[in-house]
Amino acid sequence: MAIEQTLLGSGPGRPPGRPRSERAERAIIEATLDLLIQEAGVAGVTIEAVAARAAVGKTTIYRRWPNKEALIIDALATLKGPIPDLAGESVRDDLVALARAVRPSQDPRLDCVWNIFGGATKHPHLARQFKQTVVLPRQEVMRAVLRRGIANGELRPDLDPEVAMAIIAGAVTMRARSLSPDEDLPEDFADQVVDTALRGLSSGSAPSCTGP
Amino acid sequence: MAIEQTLLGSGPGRPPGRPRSERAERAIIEATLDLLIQEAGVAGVTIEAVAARAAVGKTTIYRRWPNKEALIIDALATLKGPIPDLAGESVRDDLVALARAVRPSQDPRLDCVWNIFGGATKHPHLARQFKQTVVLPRQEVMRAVLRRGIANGELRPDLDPEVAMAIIAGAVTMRARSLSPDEDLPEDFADQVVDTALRGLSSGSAPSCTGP
DNA sequence: CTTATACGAAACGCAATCGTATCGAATGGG
DNA sequence: CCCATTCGATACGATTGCGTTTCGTATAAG
Repeated sequence: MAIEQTLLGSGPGRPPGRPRSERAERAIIEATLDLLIQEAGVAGVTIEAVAARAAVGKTTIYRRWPNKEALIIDALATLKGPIPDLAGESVRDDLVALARAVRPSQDPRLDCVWNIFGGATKHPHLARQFKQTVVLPRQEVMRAVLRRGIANGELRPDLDPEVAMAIIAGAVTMRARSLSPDEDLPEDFADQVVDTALRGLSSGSAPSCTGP
Repeated sequence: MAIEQTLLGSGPGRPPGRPRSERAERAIIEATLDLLIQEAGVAGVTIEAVAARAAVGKTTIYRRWPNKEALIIDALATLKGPIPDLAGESVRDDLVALARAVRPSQDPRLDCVWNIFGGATKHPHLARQFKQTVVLPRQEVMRAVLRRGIANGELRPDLDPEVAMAIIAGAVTMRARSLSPDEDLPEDFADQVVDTALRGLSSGSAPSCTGP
């Protein structure tokens, strides 16, 4: 093995013997998330596949986690960040940033939403953990943005933030999976969704702009 | 076995021997869909579980379908209908009807979206079949409604139907799974989504008109 | 009654996966 | 050097699922 051992704690409480490889740990988590997406859900994540992909012995996995579910729970916990810094200039820009964060083509690891939510009835622990670490924090941020917009008059006073969140997050998440595997989401899809949602689908007949 | 044999074709082209049980066929399809939802995806659908739930021998399944994937494809095909009759009175009412159809708490069989879409990379056949029989027809209807609205002035002339569809379908689908298993989608959620999307999130003031 | 097929139940061989155990080598502190 | 622990590799028994086959029974046509 290479000489990339990490020292972790050289402090006093350090246990004797060879320290655990931190590289192995990262590789295992990474491999778990990859498999969770590429294979079809929790059932597709086999310990042996994780070990193979992480170039690690099964022993190394079972020394750290008692079973597959615990491993997946820890792997999901690493998806918590990062939530983008919000400029706070306009509600519109913040919403676009959040919509991009919900599904940036950059971080395909979030695609495991489908498999985690799909297996919610079979694996309630995982679904709860995923909601707690991944979904709720993002919802919290978006809710705050919406509230701010309502407070300062940028958004309708009678707007239901829950409905608005479902619209924005749902549109991006759904559209990304309705495509063929080869096509890709247009770069500015998040912008389009937010702008369309803000303006509304209906023609401005009643209040304002009836078009340029 | 009971005396619920179905005759199918007593006509001339009828092959000799005992005819196949139509009841068994229905039960198998039904059991397959149930498992596809309750268990976590395609991997959770085992032939033996299907046989047990349908009260049928494995032989009876393999006589009809060559393997598991073919069975699931046929099972998904039965999800194609019914698409609700559209009153055609107003675009708004039609959209509400469609939003309800995308996820009526009535037909939880559509919940397998999550498992099929999630397994899209692993089972492209199933994803394609599901899109073909279930997703596309509904999209087609909704697209027609949106086009009509654009044509007759009820909707913005510059509205992108694809974005609008993602907003409505995505909001309903997503929100339904973001809930705890015990809570249920409010009866009028589809109405809220459509009304919010039509009016737009932003307050009716000017800024939206400065866009591109 | 004969023939042909479908039925459910059970057992088969095969492969995959689980979680555990054992091995020799590697890597740390004392 | 010595000891404790981890490393990757490999083998293990147990379980599960696949797809096939066999068996005795049931249900049709002629």
